[in-house]
Amino acid sequence: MSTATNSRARARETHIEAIKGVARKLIAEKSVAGLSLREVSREMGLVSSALYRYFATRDELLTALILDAYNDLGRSVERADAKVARADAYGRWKASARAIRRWATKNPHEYALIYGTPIPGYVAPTETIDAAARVARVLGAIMGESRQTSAPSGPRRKKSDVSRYLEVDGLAAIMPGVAPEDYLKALMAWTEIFGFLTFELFGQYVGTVKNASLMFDDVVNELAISLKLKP
Amino acid sequence: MSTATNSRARARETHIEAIKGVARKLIAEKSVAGLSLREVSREMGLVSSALYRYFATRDELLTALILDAYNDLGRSVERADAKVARADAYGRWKASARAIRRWATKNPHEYALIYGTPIPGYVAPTETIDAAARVARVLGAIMGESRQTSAPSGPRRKKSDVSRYLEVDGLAAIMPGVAPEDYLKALMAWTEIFGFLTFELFGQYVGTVKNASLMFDDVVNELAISLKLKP
DNA sequence: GATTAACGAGAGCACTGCTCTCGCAAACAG
DNA sequence: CTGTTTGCGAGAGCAGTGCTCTCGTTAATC
Repeated sequence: MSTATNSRARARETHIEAIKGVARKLIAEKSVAGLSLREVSREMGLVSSALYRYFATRDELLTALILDAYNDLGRSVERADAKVARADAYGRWKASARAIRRWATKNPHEYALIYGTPIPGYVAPTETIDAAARVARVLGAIMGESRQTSAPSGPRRKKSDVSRYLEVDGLAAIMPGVAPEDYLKALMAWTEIFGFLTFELFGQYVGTVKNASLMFDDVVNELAISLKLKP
Repeated sequence: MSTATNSRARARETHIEAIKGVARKLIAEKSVAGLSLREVSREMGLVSSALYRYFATRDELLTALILDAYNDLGRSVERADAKVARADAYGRWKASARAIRRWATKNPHEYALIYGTPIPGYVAPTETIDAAARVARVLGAIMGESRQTSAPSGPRRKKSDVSRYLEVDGLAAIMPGVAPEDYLKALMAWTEIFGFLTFELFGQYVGTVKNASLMFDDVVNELAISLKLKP
């Protein structure tokens, strides 16, 4: 009984995956603006209305692609991090950051999909937020598990209370083991990495940076120092 | 003779300005994807084909809007910087950074236009690059003119040669007075500011940051320390 | 074997960017 | 003042879009 049902459901799943695959191909070729449901249907030998059995709207297709992109990126980073000895915080940091950049440069259009201008109805369903947190969680874990012998960082200037502007509960879940007074630097590092990639991929570095790959390594290194991840 | 010609040219200029104004309004209401030449023409009591006398294509209109946005932002930052005593590098830094954020939060759609996903034919004509450099020039001037008593920063670890990956000539023009070994930190600060705004405006901070304005001030402060701009 | 549900096809609606032709009127040259 | 050029708006039209609705067909369920 369930086998029959499964054959149906599985066929549907296959079709959905095929549609997303064609959509990804078209986006890679003609950017997100060039994605048209009619062209997807044409490419699949279907009539356009048939696609609406699977995606009620164009934005729904895009949302599915966004979710996939987040998870694909997250998976890549998790794997890169897993390959390095757990105690080697600096190595994990470098590997993860590089994995992010590698994914981004290999999939620039998917990167734009998730880190570029949001689509009009920019409702971020919790599903999306979770997927987006995957990368952040990896970076958070690295920082949290690094037994930073950081004595209370000496006579630093008065730390402003980050709970004024941060969701400390949410952050504690993403990067357990990190002291709240380090949240700001952590978020800044996260922002720097993706700000870099956004600038690189969106052409903002034209005229100032001639080898983004080399620069990225130095940036990642500086961030590691700032985060006290360097051995 | 020229007066007559000017009346023509001036009328044309006025029309172009009116078109851009309506386009800006529509973008603010329905985001860039919702901008349609036909709606602009409708709003102006014209027929759609008439608009093509002024902008040969939709992208051309968008390019004009992008240029305006860059210059508007640049002007805002230049003014904010000019209001602070030249010798007060830290004050100038804070004022300029805040001006950037104020402009961005007041004009989120224009911000997305210039710092979001590039439009398909993402040819960045030199005109655009120049306008884009206006903001960078202000920040560069602040750093360059700050007589940082920075002794060779002591026994720092070996500086990698930034000329491997940076366009040192272009950078020297943007931030004269800044030592090449400080270029990296300068670019990182620039990236951090816009990465922050991109994350804030594009919803990436949802769930982690609850008051971006407060956080921004702290970020700007940290950057000032890193850039040795703090008195 | 009868019923229900999923599906693809096809026509159609309202909309888009863009092209082309046609008259009108302002600017110019003699 | 006359004739010509040039810029302009109107209108029709083309190809394309997202999306809706109806209608047979086919596959799963009872």
